[in-house]
Amino acid sequence: MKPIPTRTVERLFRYGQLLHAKKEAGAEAVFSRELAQAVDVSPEQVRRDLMNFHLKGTPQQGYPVEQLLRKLYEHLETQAATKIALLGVGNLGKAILSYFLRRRPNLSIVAAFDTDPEKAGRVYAGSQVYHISQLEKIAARENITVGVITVPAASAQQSADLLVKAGIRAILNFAPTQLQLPREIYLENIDITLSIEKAAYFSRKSGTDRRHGK
Amino acid sequence: MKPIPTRTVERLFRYGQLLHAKKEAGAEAVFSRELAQAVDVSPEQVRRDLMNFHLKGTPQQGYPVEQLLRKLYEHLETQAATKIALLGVGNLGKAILSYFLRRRPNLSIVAAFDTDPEKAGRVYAGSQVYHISQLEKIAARENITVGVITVPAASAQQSADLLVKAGIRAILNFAPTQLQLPREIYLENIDITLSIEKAAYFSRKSGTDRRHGK
DNA sequence: AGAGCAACGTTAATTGATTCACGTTATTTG
DNA sequence: CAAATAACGTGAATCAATTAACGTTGCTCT
Ligand SMILES: NC(=O)c1ccc[n+]([C@@H]2O[C@H](COP(=O)([O-])OP(=O)(O)OC[C@H]3O[C@@H](n4cnc5c(N)ncnc54)[C@H](O)[C@@H]3O)[C@@H](O)[C@H]2O)c1
Ligand SMILES: NC(=O)c1ccc[n+]([C@@H]2O[C@H](COP(=O)([O-])OP(=O)(O)OC[C@H]3O[C@@H](n4cnc5c(N)ncnc54)[C@H](O)[C@@H]3O)[C@@H](O)[C@H]2O)c1
Repeated sequence: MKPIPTRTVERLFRYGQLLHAKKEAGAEAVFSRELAQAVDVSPEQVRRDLMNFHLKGTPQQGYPVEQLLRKLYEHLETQAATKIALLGVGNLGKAILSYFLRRRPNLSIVAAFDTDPEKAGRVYAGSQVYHISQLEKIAARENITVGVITVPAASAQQSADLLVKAGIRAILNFAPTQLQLPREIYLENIDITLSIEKAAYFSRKSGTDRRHGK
Repeated sequence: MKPIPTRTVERLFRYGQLLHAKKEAGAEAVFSRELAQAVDVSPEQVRRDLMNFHLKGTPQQGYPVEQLLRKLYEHLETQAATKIALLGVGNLGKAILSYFLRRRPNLSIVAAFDTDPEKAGRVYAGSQVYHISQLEKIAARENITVGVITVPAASAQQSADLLVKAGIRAILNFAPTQLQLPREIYLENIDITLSIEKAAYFSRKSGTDRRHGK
């Protein structure tokens, strides 16, 4: 199977959201136009995206919800749940921990790490917090593949290096720093301050009807 | 002045981060290559971005830090601080409130709102929390132009409508929903779950050296 | 059963962003 | 002082992503 572009993957996940809702509601089929609206793109874009895995829809009903969902998740998810480690149990880290507590069965934050001896050993929001020195051992034992960085910017690179050494394959970085990583590690940055700055900027530029966001 | 593309604006803000650091360190000049590394793009990209506002650099020194910073912020920021309202003082909302407490002088969250009568009237992380019914009044009084949505997904559209009614110009939305808004309102979505899903996805696809994030 | 049509599937055209390539310029060096 | 050089400025080429166009398909209706 040919690799699917990042932007497309993002949309596929978002189609998934609507499809779940549709399925809950008992709908059998869905039109490209509905999917398009839910993700704020054109129906052509949707059809093009779905081409990536040869899904057939019919003109009258659109795409069969059940089958589409199955095919989508066949590509987007593994059988086994993805195991995630979070580094930095501060304000943001705790918010994320509490949110992911049994929200998505296939995505679970199985361990949190911090340098603060006060936090290590305790349980926050249902997650065991370990001292950072335990990372490599636990990552190997639990087969953790994704790391979330919510430490202060000054420690972010160091945390990233530890994650790489521990064998993780992808990093979600909330610190406002550009991490230097081996090219085979997937990196996604979420810079909340930057996003607010952008919003502030465009709030002043009138009439620009741009739509953005990961 | 011609409008600057969104992607470029984002990079400009990030150049700003390095420039601040350079200035602190007492550097007089900076090369496109340095800026490029800090943002993970090519030097050509940097030079092209800076073309947007006719900044002249010299081959030997590069760009004058002081002047570049000034010109950058002339375009990126207003004189007056941007005033921000946050809706939904939950886990995530509180983390953001505490983070923005006098972090950036030009970006301040001046009021927070919630429906929960327990929260309204109290002060969280240095911010006064009001009942949502006060939004329109306070937004007008304080001249708030940006709204941050950290309410549950089910309430997000309703919150967005209130913000628009209150006259804000840009929204930063953390709820996993596609908001329907008038075209003149700038919208930026941050979907943390989606970002984690993407990271999980690409952690399995080997060798893709993609770099992403708002 | 055939006309109408609404939405799909796909190819082609367009748009936009990034990279390439190269001429220009301000030092530094022999 | 001319040659070398290192980085800038920018037009042209490339590349990726989106949009447009259009033939195809499988119902519905008369
Ligand atoms: N909270 C927000 O809304 C917000 C907004 C924008 C950016 N950020 C970024 O997110 C990151 C975290 O923000 P926060 O508000 O949660 O900060 P915080 O100070 O509340 O939490 C940081 C946590 O990381 C721990 N830590 C420090 N060094 C560590 C290390 N080397 N290894 C492991 N743990 C370590 C600290 O003990 C602390 O618990 C920062 O980089 C910040 O810039 C946060
Ligand atoms: N916390 C995270 O890490 C995280 C991760 C991914 C997505 N999100 C999204 O961010 C949003 C907030 O998440 P959270 O974890 O902070 O939730 P939360 O339940 O902790 O907080 C929600 C807050 O919003 C308030 N609220 C509810 N309806 C409201 C309304 N109509 N107007 C104003 N306030 C209202 C509630 O009283 C509560 O204080 C949700 O949409 C969630 O899906 C959060």
